Amino acid sequence: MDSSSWVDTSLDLNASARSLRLETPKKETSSNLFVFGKKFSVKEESGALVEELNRVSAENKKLTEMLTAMCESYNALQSQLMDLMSKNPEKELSPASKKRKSESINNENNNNFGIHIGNSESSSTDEESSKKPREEIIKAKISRVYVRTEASDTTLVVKDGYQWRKYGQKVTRDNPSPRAYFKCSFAPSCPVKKKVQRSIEDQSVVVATYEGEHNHLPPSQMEATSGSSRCMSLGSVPCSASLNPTGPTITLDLTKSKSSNSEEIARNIISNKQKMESSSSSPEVRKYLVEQMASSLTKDPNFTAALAAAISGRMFSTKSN
DNA sequence: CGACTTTGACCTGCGC
DNA sequence: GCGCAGGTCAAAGTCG
Repeated sequence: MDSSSWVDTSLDLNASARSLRLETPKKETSSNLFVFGKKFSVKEESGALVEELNRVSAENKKLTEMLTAMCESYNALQSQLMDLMSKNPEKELSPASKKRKSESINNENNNNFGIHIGNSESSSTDEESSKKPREEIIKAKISRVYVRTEASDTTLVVKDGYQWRKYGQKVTRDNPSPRAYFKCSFAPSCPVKKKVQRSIEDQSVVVATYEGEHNHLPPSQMEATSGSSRCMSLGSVPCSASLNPTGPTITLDLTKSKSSNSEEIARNIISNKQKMESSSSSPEVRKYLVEQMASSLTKDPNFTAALAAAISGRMFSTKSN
C-alpha cells in the first residue's frame, strides 16, 4: 500500500475549487460528467475540459482577489475601531457586557480567530479590556474558533485532533446554552484548556475558546513520528490552510474524526487517490474522481466547519504577523 | 475495569 | 463584607 504519498491528505484548491465553492452549480457538472462505458469523442471531451479548466482558474483567481480585498478591508475596519476606542473609552456598556477579566482577555488577544466582527460580545469587551491594567498580564495564549455544527447536535464536541477530557459544564448568565469545560487529556502535564459553548446568536455555531499552548504534538502526529506505517493514523494538524501566491492549499487530517461519515470520506479519498495513481487513467477519469472526492468532502458538515475555521484562523494569523 | 461524562458543591474573583 | 457568576473539583454514573 502506497500510503506515504497520501500522508497529508492534501487537496489543492486549484484543482477542486469549483466543487469547494459555495453554491456549486450542479447542472453543468453533471451534464459534463464522464460516464464509464459510454463513448465520447476524445477531442470534443478534452476541448470542453480545457475550457472548463480555464474557467475554473479564472474563477479561482477572482476568489483569491476577493479574499485579499476582504482581508484588507477587515484590517482597515479594525484600525478604525482601535482609533475610535482610544478616542472614546468606555461608553454604553450594558450590564450583560460586564464580563469577567478572563473573558475580556480572550477577546483582547483574540487576533487568531476573531471572525465575528459584528458580535456584540466581542465588541463590547474589547472596549472594557482596554481600560484594565491587569489585563496586560497575558499568561496564556488564547484563541477562539467558531465551528458550524448541526443545530440539533447537543454534544458540544469540537474535533480538533487533540484528546480532551470534560471536567465541567455550566450555564452562564448571558447564554442559555451550557458551556462545557475541557482539559487536554493526552498529556497529563499539558496546561491547555478549552471552553465550548453555542453561540447565542446562531445556535448552529459552536464557539471553542482555547487557553494555553500544547506542550506536546497532536496525538495523530505522535503516532506518525513514532513510526506507525498505517496510512489512516498519519497526519499533522486536523485541518490547516495556507494562502500561497500560487493559490490556497488546504491540508486536512480526517483521521481523528470520530464521525463515521468522515472516516468513510477519508477512506473514499484514499481509495480514489489510489485508483487515480494506479490506473494511469485518462484526464476525464481523473476529473471525475476529483469531483467525487470534492463533493464527498463538501457534503460533510464537519469538514466544511473545520475548513472554515482553519482558513479564517490562518488568514487572520497571517495578517497579524 | 478503566476511561470518560455528568452534575451538585465548592472555590475564587469582582463589583457594589 | 456580601452576593453573584464563572470556573473547578470530585463522587457517582455510564459505557465500551
